[in-house]
Amino acid sequence: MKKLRTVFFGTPDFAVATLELLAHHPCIDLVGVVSMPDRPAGRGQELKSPEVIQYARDHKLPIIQTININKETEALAKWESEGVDCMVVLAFAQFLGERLLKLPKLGCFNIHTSLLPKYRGAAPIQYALWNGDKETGVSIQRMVKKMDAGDIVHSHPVKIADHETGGLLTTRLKFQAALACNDFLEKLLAGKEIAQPQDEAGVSFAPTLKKADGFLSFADQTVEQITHRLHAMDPWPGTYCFLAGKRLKVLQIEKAHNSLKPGEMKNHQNALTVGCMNGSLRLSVVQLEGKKAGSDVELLNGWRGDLTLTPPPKDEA
RNA sequence: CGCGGGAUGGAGCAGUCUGGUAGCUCGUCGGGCUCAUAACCCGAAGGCCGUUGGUUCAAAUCCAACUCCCGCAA
Repeated sequence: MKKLRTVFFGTPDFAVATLELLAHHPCIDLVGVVSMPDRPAGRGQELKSPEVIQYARDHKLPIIQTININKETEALAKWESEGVDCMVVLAFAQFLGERLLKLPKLGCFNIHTSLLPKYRGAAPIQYALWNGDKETGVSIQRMVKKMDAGDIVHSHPVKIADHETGGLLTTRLKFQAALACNDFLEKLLAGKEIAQPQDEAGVSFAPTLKKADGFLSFADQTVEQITHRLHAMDPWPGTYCFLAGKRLKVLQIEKAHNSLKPGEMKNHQNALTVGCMNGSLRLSVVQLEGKKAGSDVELLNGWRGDLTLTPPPKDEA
């Protein structure tokens, strides 16, 4: 059987499982792996390659790193002259222009981790958790110019567990994405894929999360809203509030039963409790800036001042 | 050299500016009170104050270098 000449676009660790599947697929010939440039990362700001590039390098796959693939005219021309059958895009963080979209014979396919048309955009996994959804999934769509708006060619639902965090769901979907890709490839290779237009009425968006999305405003949120947000933002961007002007990461919470005014914080029987709109929560595992994470008991053992929640500093909107 | 916080009995912290007996809240162990207790009372054990060097009669504290941990940022 003739192999499909395929180009893969992706950047973070999330895309590696699917890349690995493609790299080992007997009917796929990877003729290119495209990713973002190396960037400074972590304390010390050392340059770090995207995980996709690390994998591609280790497996001697042809690599292109660029800030904008649409301007890599040399590569585009090469693909045009040599021929490309399909393109697979997953967590790439760039748009594909007209020239690229029209390039491959079979089309450009984007693997998206929501049940489209819900949650178009960069952070569908987190939004599903944030909204307390019971189900999400993997969709594969035939790419068009408009973001995540193409016809759906494969859909793969995934149940969300009760206390699932962003980290766990991301890991699960990373593998589900690879499996879905495999299932779709079978359909594509057999020429049996069916394209289903998206229902415009059901469209919603999941824009890139900002650090500030992790700020917990207890005073005007319900216990459920805070809980969902905590799960969604774990482990990134993480949830936090400010205790007497110092950043306090909130890592785990549980329901509390003392009555507090919304936004009020109190040491209740050696537990750090805070009032929300419709009840109270215990911040059971927290981390003060510059300190290690620990239980609220540990924080309270050493805490000298008042327990006062403060608004974010000015430079943080 | 991106910005910043930190290292003190098992845990979380104070003490460092203004060198001079190692302190707080817990935990652990023993005893007491109690129908009982994660509650309360009494008592005890447990620290070469991150490392190395310097200053000094004297360093947790001042100076220098180093190691490790963490927050921001990306």
